[in-house]
Amino acid sequence: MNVLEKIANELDTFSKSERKVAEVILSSPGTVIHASIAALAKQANISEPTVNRFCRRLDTKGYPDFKLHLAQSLANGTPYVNRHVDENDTAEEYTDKIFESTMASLELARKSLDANVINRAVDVLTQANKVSFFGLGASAVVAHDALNKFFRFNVPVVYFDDILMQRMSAINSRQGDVVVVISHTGRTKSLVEVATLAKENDAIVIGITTEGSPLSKECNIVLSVDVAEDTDLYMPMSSRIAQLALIDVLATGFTLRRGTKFRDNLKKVKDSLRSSRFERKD
Amino acid sequence: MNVLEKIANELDTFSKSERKVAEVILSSPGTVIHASIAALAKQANISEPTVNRFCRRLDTKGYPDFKLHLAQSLANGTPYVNRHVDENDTAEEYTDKIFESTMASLELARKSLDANVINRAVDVLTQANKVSFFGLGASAVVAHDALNKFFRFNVPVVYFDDILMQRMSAINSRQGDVVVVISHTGRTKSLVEVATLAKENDAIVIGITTEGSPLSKECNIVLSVDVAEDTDLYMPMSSRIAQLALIDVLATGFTLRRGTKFRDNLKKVKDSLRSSRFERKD
DNA sequence: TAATTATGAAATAAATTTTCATTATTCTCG
DNA sequence: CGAGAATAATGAAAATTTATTTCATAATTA
Repeated sequence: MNVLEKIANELDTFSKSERKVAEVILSSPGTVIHASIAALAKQANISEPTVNRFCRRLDTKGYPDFKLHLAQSLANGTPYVNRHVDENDTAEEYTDKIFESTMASLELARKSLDANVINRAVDVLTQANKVSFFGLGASAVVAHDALNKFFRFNVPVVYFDDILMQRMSAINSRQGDVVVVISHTGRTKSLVEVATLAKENDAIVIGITTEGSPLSKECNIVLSVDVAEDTDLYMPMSSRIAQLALIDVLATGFTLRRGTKFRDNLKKVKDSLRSSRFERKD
Repeated sequence: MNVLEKIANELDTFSKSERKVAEVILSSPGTVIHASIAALAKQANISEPTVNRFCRRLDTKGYPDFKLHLAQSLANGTPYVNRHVDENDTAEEYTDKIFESTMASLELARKSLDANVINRAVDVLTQANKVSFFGLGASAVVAHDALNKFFRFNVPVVYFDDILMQRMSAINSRQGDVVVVISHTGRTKSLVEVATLAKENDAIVIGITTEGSPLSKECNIVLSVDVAEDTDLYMPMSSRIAQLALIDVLATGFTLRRGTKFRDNLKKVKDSLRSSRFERKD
């Protein structure tokens, strides 16, 4: 955890003087990283040793080390603050803003992912008899991409972006099947129903959605991808990119789990595409 | 710019001794942030004042300040280092690596994009009678996503991921039509042919591909997205995410060009989806 | 009221920066 | 081309700044 968050969290376990330091730090961390221990002590109206003790309490080696950690916390928090696209932006400006907020979303999404859950999802996927990916709208794109990835693994895999096909497929699922339902909001009625149907038919349901959404409640495993959707001009942007990165993670976990021999197989699939391409001349 | 990059950039403007320091820092920045100036000087076999001068040369106040900057560079994800997924990585490790290299690719892609070309592409798109998106494999996903975005704009737009349909559609195109052909390598034969056909039938062809590829030579406008595809375990990963971000950029440019009234329209599309959703309770 | 804990003044220790003399490098002109 | 002046680079040691420890006192709790 980052030091700033830690300070905020443990605020009530501090002593009176320590809390004074904490407050000064929280109110302007950017200043603190350039201040000496004496300066900070003075600003908080307490003595230098108290600041030092405060630093150690936070599992840092001392004041300089604490400043290092603080600097890193700041670096993680500040880089890409919300940069909204503006009416009068030039192409260069809005391009930069979109790329930056996409990167910021990925950063956020990464933090929100739980490695244990990913592990379980990979477990389940590697053992599946059949894998289905369902999504609608922007999430259909993600499901489509997942199909592209997993089809190379030589596992029975299907993808539907049509409500009726999804329903039929869900109803026909059985024990050993895995159904991955993708929906950023987790509120799309028909997808929630599909998840329920699949679960009722003994499939394992993995949801790529927001924690606590109606969809998440129907899933056996919930991969929650948090992103701030504020760049969106009424269109899903960041969320689907974070979801795609998650698909990459699952696919990677899958191949790692399957071992080396399996990866030779992937190479074969790739080589088989060669004849449809123009040769590279370099 | 971050200090690490700066050191790497200015490596040849340094004096002999300064370069020694630089090399030590670049080889293990993580250690340096915990070392004293004396320790670093010793490791680089130079004197302490030299380290100090080195720090000031990089526009920092002195050694402690330099360490702060260095710590922040490191916190930002060490973009320049390639973090390959390893056989024995834990879920947490490969997740981090994938997200990080995805972000690094986006950074790279952004730098490779030319705002003028984007502007021209947006121009052409806003004036199109009909827009078609073609891609195969991983790029089909990108085309699919583009369809999702552009369909909201109330412009005739189609998407095909089937070779025959693409050919037929290309042959039927006419002046005023825009065909967007997506292929990371730009070497997929059938797509190059589709681009040629479309151009022969007076459509404007926009290529989202690599500069200098066979496909790029058939296009009127080339949006080149450079990414280092080295994370890929025989699967396209970063490239398609960069392409998707580019689609976001084009879609954003499109809406900005169309003005405010047009955006009200987008809101309507979004509202029309509401009834298919579970209401949010908060 | 005793025991415990928190705090700060002063002393000590550590680290950084400055000063200045020495050494290396570059440039100039015979 | 090379001697020597000018300039730049470097490090030893001193000075300064900064951080830490020690220990006595004050506040809090039992």
